[in-house]
Amino acid sequence: MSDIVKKLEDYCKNNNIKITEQRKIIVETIADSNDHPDVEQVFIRAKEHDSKISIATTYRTIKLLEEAGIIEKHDFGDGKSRYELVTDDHHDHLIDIQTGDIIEFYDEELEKLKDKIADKLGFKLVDHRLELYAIKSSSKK
Amino acid sequence: MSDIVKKLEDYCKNNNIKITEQRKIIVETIADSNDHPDVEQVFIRAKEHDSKISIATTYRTIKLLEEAGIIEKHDFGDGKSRYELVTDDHHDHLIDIQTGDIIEFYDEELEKLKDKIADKLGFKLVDHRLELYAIKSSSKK
DNA sequence: CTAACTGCAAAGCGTTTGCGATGAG
DNA sequence: CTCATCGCAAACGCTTTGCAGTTAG
Repeated sequence: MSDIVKKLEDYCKNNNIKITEQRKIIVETIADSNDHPDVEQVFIRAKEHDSKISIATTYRTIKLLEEAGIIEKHDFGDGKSRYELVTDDHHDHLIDIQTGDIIEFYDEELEKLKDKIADKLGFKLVDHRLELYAIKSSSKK
Repeated sequence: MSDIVKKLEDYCKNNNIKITEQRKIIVETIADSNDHPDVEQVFIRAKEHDSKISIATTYRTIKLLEEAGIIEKHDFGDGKSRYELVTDDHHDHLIDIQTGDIIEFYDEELEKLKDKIADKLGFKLVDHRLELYAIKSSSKK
């Protein structure tokens, strides 16, 4: 069984939540996506494995997975929430505004700086969000 | 007349758009807000000056002001768009997740770093968004 | 068994839009 | 005058929810 499903099962056992077929399919669907799908995309992909899954269950399961810390939500400004698996390697996103492509990146210096800034303001950083909207350097203006 | 209204009038003249009483009231309302109001808050505050302004006009005017580059939109994750005047001094936002307070800050090092990161990835930075979600350092966990 | 979960359809909520009336230029 | 804009109410798109039937534990 995949690691992700195991993670879900652990969470369910610890929280008196039932582990259902639909839930397994939905986590796996997200785990198998290497883009940043929105709810409808997850729904469509999940239906390939179980055609009778409903959009309501997809929404409910995604909310649950978010609370479980298994997936995280992003909002890239197109009006819908997008999701991806939480992994150990934190990264931020660069959005190519011409193609919509999303490039993940990690910058050590940036991570340190964010903490430093929060600290300077008298806060302790809990979470953050950085998105760079950009165009390819080679692109003609 | 306020600078902001003048800015709006310039934009209108250059774009064959009419400058109406409602539009003036709405820019001024936003200019007078030193928080980051959502559309409904702008609407309510605008109504104090003209009780018959409609929410539709508020939405339409806010969209126009955004296109004019007079105001900018933010999304702090509470499901509604928030707005503030565009000023020369760029800043990012730190959100106190306990109180909802929004602190504006500017960090030179960060600005440089963002450009550098985009450049390293082969992109030219067009826009960006950084939000820090944090709690007061003195707060007990 | 029985509380949690599902699918369905209806409702919720922020936002947009079609319309006939109004008003700026 | 004429076209842009207004207020109203209906529609929209994403998301949530009440309900009656189903299922995991």
